[in-house]
Amino acid sequence: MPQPASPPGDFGSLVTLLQTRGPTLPKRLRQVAEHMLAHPDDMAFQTTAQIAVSAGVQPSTLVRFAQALDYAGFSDLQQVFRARLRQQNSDHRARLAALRSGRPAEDGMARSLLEGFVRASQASLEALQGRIQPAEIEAATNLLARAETIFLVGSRRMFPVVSYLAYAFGKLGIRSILVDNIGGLGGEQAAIATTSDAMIAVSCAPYTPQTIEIAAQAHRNGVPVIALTDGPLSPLAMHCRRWLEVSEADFGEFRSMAATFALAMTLAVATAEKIRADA
Amino acid sequence: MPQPASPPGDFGSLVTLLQTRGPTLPKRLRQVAEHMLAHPDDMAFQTTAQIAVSAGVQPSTLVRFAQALDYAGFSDLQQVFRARLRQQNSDHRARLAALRSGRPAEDGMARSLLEGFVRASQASLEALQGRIQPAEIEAATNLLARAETIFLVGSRRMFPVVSYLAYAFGKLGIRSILVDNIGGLGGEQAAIATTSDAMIAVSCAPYTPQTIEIAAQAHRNGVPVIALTDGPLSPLAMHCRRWLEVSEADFGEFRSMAATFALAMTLAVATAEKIRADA
DNA sequence: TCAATTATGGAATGTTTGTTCCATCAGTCA
DNA sequence: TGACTGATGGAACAAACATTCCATAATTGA
Repeated sequence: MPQPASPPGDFGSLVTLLQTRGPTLPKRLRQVAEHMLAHPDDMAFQTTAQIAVSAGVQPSTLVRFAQALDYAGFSDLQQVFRARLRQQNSDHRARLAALRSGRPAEDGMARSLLEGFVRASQASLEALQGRIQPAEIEAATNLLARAETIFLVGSRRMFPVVSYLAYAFGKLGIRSILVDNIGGLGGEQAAIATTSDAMIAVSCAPYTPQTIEIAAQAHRNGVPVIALTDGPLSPLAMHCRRWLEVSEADFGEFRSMAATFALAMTLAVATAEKIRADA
Repeated sequence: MPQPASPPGDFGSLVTLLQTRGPTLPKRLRQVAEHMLAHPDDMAFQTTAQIAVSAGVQPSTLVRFAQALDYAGFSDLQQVFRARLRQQNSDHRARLAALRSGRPAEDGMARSLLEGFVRASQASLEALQGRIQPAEIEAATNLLARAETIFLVGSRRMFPVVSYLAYAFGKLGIRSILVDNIGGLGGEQAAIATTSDAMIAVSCAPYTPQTIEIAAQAHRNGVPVIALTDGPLSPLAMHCRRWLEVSEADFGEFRSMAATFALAMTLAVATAEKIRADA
């Protein structure tokens, strides 16, 4: 025996070890490493024979793999995955208990922040599903499907939404222009829109004046403007062809974006489907 | 053999069964039942011999117990406990997978699309909450809180995330630079980062080569790089100081962004809180 | 291109594991 | 109290298991 050696005892260090040693490993062992990381649950319960089949290797390879990592054998390696599952289970249970008792989880700011944002997102998604009428989406989609080019307008916190829309439309093969206001040229970028185009404008309170202005200008010029905004009294809702309501839940001073993104993606894909159906 | 019999397949029904039949059971079998309910995790992993010792009975008693409950043997009973452990885990995984295969129906397209995106988002959020360890977030936050300037790197579908982070950091009074690759100058924008700065890099498969390259370069230069990516074998996870896992559900050809946004917002606010606490 | 080294597949092996069997024990009804 | 029914402990068993071994294939270095 050359060394007592110190194989990782917890899942985290095992992952780290695999990251560093992975690339240097022989083909089959690398295959095992990838399977392990992709299906950590199976590693905890299944036998060498079962895992070997789903990883596409021989059982003996699993043992060799464990030994290459300085474990005595496969069983020792498996303990790491079992420990991980145990811990996750107790974490999960503790979180549920904390939720049930109403108090916002003692351990650490990170946990309660994450919980807050997750809950805000979930609340927003539920509200969206309950509030939006599919017919409204269909109507907006009709306008978009007819457009030669779709202009995307949104600033500040809403810029991510329109930049994602630009990505999605691009991938769907729909011509779009992201009005990113670079060099302060937002107005000029949008001014080339005509009545045979369309515009998606996104803004919620506190409204960005320039977004409102660009949308209103396009609307006056007869461009079909679809607004994603937070209520009928929004200045954006007043200067557009059609508007869709997204009400996001706040957490702290930040607003969830989940519902707006879900709606935006729906619009994009629905438009693509409609164009395909019309053709 | 009197009956084919139907032993409980899930943990819940097993508990119910034990509650009703428990009092009528012989002494040793009752002893087993109590031990089982008190140490369900052990039941999933340990062998008959080990469990027998800690329950103070013979291994054969465990088999008898299982058979008294209409299981074929101890192994069948053990499956129930194993299923319980992997459930809250693969629960999420299964839901993510189920969504992946679901093609939007033709009729009422808008509704089913919206529903699909909403469900993908919700599944992603749940998976995030179940998987992420708050300690990992804290560790990442520590690096960020120390930074003079935080560089934000992400392209294509991930650009919305970093652009939102730029907005959030700005609002929180934390100095950040959005590496937007304008004019193809991404590398130069990021090259000015030093060891007293930090970087957040976001990329999931299919990875954007430039994002990987920028993050790896910064990492080589000693800049603390926090990666938001989709697995330990991601090229981004291999070239960073710390990485956080976000697994988003797909719907159609588009991926939810909900979990990534929730995590990004958590990072931003947690960093701000930490900075405020240190001051 | 050839030898040396390492990796791999598959059968053989020794151990561990769940299970069964049977003698003994405790409790129950006459 | 004494036969009977069911429960219990512990050893014996057979199946499943991780592991090892060896012949063969692939890879590496000269």
